[in-house]
Amino acid sequence: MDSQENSYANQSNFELSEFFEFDEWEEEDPGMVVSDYPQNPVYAANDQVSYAGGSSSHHERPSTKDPPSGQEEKEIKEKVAFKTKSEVEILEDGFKWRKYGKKMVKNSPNPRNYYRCSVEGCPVKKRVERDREDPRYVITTYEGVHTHQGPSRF
DNA sequence: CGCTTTTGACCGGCGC
DNA sequence: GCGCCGGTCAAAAGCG
Repeated sequence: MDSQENSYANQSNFELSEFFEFDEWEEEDPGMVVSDYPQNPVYAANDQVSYAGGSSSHHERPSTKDPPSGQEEKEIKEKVAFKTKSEVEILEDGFKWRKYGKKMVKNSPNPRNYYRCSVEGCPVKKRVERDREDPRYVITTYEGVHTHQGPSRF
């Protein structure tokens, strides 16, 4: 009776290249409004892990909709997924994000939040979702790279 | 006042 | 061809 539910891996598209598990983030409480952001691993990862679905590099989009003329210019989108143990999904990474959508995925009893960089010219998108089997864990997926300099890394 | 946030609706793509 | 899912945008409201 289920056509898609049985395939939990149906979304295999989600190639978590770097599946980080930060369970030693200490028991930071929701009220963690510190002004000094610790060396967020995201920074390092965003700098090191640069690639999305390139590992296999053989599946790519089956669309094959190659533009009739001139295509290239295909900026690879970086996809980095992070699993962080946190009660708040709003993991302050130092950038300003603007929520632009909330959707409920069937594979998860929890809704998925879509964030986008408030800075114009920043094609960076952030996807935040709670773990389906570990609600105390938050999966943050970053897509793209910040083109504008750090927010106020100071 | 500006900006952010929230919900709904809409669209595209893929699958069968 | 239709259905399903995911994803995005739009408008409006609220808040600082």
